[in-house]
Amino acid sequence: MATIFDVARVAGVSTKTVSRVLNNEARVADDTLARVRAAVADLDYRPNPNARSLAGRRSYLIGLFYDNPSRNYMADIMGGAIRRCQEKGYHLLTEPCEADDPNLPRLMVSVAARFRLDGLILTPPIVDRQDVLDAIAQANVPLIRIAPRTDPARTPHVHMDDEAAARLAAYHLADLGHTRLGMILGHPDHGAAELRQRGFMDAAAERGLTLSPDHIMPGDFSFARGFAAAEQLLALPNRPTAIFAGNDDMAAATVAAANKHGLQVPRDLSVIGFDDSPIAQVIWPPLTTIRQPTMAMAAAAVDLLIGDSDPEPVRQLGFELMVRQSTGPVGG
Amino acid sequence: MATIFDVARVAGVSTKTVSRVLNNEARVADDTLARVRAAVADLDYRPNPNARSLAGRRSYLIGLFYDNPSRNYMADIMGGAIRRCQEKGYHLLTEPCEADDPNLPRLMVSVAARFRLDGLILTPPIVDRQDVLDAIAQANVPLIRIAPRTDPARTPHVHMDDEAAARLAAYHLADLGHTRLGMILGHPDHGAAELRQRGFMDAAAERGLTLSPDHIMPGDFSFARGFAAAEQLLALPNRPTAIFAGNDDMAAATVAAANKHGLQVPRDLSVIGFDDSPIAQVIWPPLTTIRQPTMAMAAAAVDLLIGDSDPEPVRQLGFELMVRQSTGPVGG
DNA sequence: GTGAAAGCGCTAACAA
DNA sequence: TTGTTAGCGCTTTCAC
Repeated sequence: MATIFDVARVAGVSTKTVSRVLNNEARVADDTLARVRAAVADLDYRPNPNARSLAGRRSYLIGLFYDNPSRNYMADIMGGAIRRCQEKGYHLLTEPCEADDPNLPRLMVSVAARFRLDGLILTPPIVDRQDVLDAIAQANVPLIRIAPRTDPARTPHVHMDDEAAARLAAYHLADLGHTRLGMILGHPDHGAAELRQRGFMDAAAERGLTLSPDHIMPGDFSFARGFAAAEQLLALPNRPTAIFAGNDDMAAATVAAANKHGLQVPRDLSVIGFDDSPIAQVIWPPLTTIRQPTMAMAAAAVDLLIGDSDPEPVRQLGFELMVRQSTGPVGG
Repeated sequence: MATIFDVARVAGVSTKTVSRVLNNEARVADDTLARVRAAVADLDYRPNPNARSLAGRRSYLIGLFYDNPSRNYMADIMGGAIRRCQEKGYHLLTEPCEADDPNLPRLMVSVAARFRLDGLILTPPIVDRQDVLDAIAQANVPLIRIAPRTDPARTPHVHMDDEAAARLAAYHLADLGHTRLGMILGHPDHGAAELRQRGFMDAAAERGLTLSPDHIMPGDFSFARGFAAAEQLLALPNRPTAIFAGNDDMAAATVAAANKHGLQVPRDLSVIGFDDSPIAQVIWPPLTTIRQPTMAMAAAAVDLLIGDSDPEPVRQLGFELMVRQSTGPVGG
């Protein structure tokens, strides 16, 4: 393995100059630059990341702390972050943790200090823990939050407009002629759940549609709760002709419940989900749903941390209505 | 942040002695050991991993190279590996890559050398690339393969007995009284696909059941192919009363196809899958399937790499038949 | 059983 | 614009 000394020797310069080139510092003569670059290519030299972070103040390492709420969500987050890191010459350190561990602030600061992490990315739900935020701020570690629900101004963050997305769901259903709308809510502890409810109901009201209280069922984002809620909804004498579920798992559960009760989707019931998780396309009929840009959010978080992009401290990403076959005109 | 010097000073020993304690080397006097341990605890000292791997020959870092074939599978692999690493004081470096990148051998060796990785874990399909294996062997980097299908004796590895698992599926169906069995095969490039087919057919034959050729459909592990295959199977005049799909995605597709054609599962058709992926439990009825211990396999791979366990170079993990509601006695 | 000193490969501060 | 000299915090010789 070639070292920086080898490169310096071949290029006929000092190691510091090589270092300058490596780190894109200004003030390097063009021909020096070229010679160093050539030597690097020649020797297939790659800096040793350990030496780099030991000597310097950066590590090219980003820490992702999470308390795995949903498998698919985390897979998307990690996938998006890892790929972007790779593109930028960074690496991702993934640290599972316990959302209610009282020791979490100390743990995170300690890991950040020892590895000289260039920054931290947090996802829900720990993204909203005040003691964690305090500790990170005090330790002066750069932090990007993904989808924070409290105190958003406190740190740079990445999010999407859940409320506007839910509005879109309501418009879609209204456009199809549905008037008896039902909804299965998300987990009450999850800020997005409330936003989705508000957006959906407001937009429905705009179109002159009000949801009767017994058409609004509590839920918790799980298939099981969604299934039970859907069964109740479908047993109602004036059952809704269209149901908006707070996420795809519950939407899938609604489709399953409809099947079980001999109702055909979308002829007898339209169902719309939220997330565009993999399940949306591995059931029949495939779900109409809102595509949440989870991978893109993680990638944007990396960008913000690296500071390689525009310096906006807040990034709002777009969503998309994926119209598939679980929704259709009222009455088939 | 405390350094090794601080610990040495507090314990009244040299840094080398602290280092000995940290690395569990033999020949440290009991009271010295105790004093050092006390100092470490006192100062809440944690060795700097960068300094450690720069100076020493280990990094406490394990590399996982993968070409994300299936989201759920990789999430399980990563989850299992990360958790076990964390327990053992290691960290996991996750490196997505391209399975057909001709440069892969060089890339992997380079990353391993620069990070001084303590070892590599490979998953299908790159686990079977000969040039990759050659390069890793030549670079003398410890390697554990997960579910290799070619040349298993070549390296230590972790796997499960796909064939025996598939036999179990056949016995289950036979025990329920089914005689007209169908099967949807996995991807032909995937070694496990063949093993599952062989196990299923052999076990069926044992019970005096032979699958008619038109009841064996090719597939590729995808929902879409599975759906098409199931539709063909169900359109047959003497359609099977039970179908074994090569994985859960295709089993879910089979249930969906049955629904679409007005057949009720399991009354009119029993379906059994393979993997016990999350989808198995978010459809209706939930799938009877073989639980594949993916997380445990990844954890075992870490164990083998760290050498912290029994020194067997091959580890075979158990599977489990998860009987749920997609299978039932023939004729309902 | 323990310690002194010399690096690991790089960047930081300061000089030139 | 470039080079010199110290470290970063640890493990490794090789003595004792």
